[in-house]
Amino acid sequence: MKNLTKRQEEILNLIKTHILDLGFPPTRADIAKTLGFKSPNAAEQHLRAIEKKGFIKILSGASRGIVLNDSESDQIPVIGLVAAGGPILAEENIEKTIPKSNNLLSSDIDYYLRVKGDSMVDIGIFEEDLIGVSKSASTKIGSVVVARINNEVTVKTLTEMSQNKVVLRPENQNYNDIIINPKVDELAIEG
Amino acid sequence: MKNLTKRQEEILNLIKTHILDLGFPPTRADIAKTLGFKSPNAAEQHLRAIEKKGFIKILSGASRGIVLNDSESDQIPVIGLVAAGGPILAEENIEKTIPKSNNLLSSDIDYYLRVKGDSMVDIGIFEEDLIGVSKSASTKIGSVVVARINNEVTVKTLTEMSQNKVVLRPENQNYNDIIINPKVDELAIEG
DNA sequence: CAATATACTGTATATAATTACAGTAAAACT
DNA sequence: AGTTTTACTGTAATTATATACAGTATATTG
Repeated sequence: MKNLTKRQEEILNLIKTHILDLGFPPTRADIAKTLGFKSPNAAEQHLRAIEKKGFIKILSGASRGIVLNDSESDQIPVIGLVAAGGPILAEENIEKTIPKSNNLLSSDIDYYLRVKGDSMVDIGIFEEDLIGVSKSASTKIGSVVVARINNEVTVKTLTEMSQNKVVLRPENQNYNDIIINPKVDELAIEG
Repeated sequence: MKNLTKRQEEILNLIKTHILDLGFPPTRADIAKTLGFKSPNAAEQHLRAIEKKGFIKILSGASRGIVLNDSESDQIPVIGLVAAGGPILAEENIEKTIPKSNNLLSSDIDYYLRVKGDSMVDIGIFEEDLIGVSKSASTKIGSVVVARINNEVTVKTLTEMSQNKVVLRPENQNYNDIIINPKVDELAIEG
């Protein structure tokens, strides 16, 4: 599947947003209007280009007949060892992607993280396990969080959190609590 | 919100199916065709009736401008004590409904069950807790299942399952395993 | 028993939308 | 250097769609 140009991506996102907002795809005129085109044909030609690259299907004759070929949205990326610095979800960190399995508690999961080390064995998280991480989940005391402390990513239980003190507890008697004060970036929760 | 007639409900379902299948709502002509109407106006009038009852919104001028007012689909029913016999999700059993909270692991949950008794305290399920139940989840050994044994609904861990023997284990040392052979109806899993 | 709701047929029209044809211009590729 | 791709303007025809108006018939409600 070839890559979209900046403009084409912009249009694809516009289509997705329109569907999310209203429940149906935009017309050529809608696209032209929101992007400032003076001819609906500009949108038409972009749609054809996007279709040729495999991201949508245009149903001929049907108004608003744009069907998303959304293979990606049902795939959840698996992250292995994370490179120092930079955003976790950067493309080079993705080990593979696996389809969302409908039966498991998979939705709301943004990515999977492969566990290194045994600091969480007491609550059932073992080495090589995949844990689902939800970026949107709220960061609560007592919940399991994925935290980045100065370029190192760890999975721990959040036991205390205030203005200048954060305590992360490994769930393994052989390890001690990690106490830091928040000059760190920390990330989302949920095991 | 008034109730829909049989025919109106049929049309609403047709709209939902159309959106699920193609990604956008049907036209009046589409509806007329699939239901065998000889005039698109029949569909139009049904749509107006359904709108008046509050189930959809019709955007005037826009083709396929049918917006679902889908309050129900974002609500998960809470089931209390379940009446003997009959399907669990029968209307009379619904205690209340709560909105799907996006941040929690709520999707794929079909309903909540209020826990009676303390047979599962050892794995963190206490009396009056709400547990999310997914009807579609697969029934695996070791998972927590909701089972109905001759008109009684219980929550247990499924530890063994074969042609003529099913073992359900209460997660509390004070209780013993329940062994049955499947002349019982059993239901879905997931705590 | 009259008024209203349900469930349609049938015709017609204005407008919404797709889509073809004819160009222009700059950037990227071969 | 020539061709293809990207990114548009502009016009216009055809078809798709919404939607008004005029009926018919049966069921439900006040």
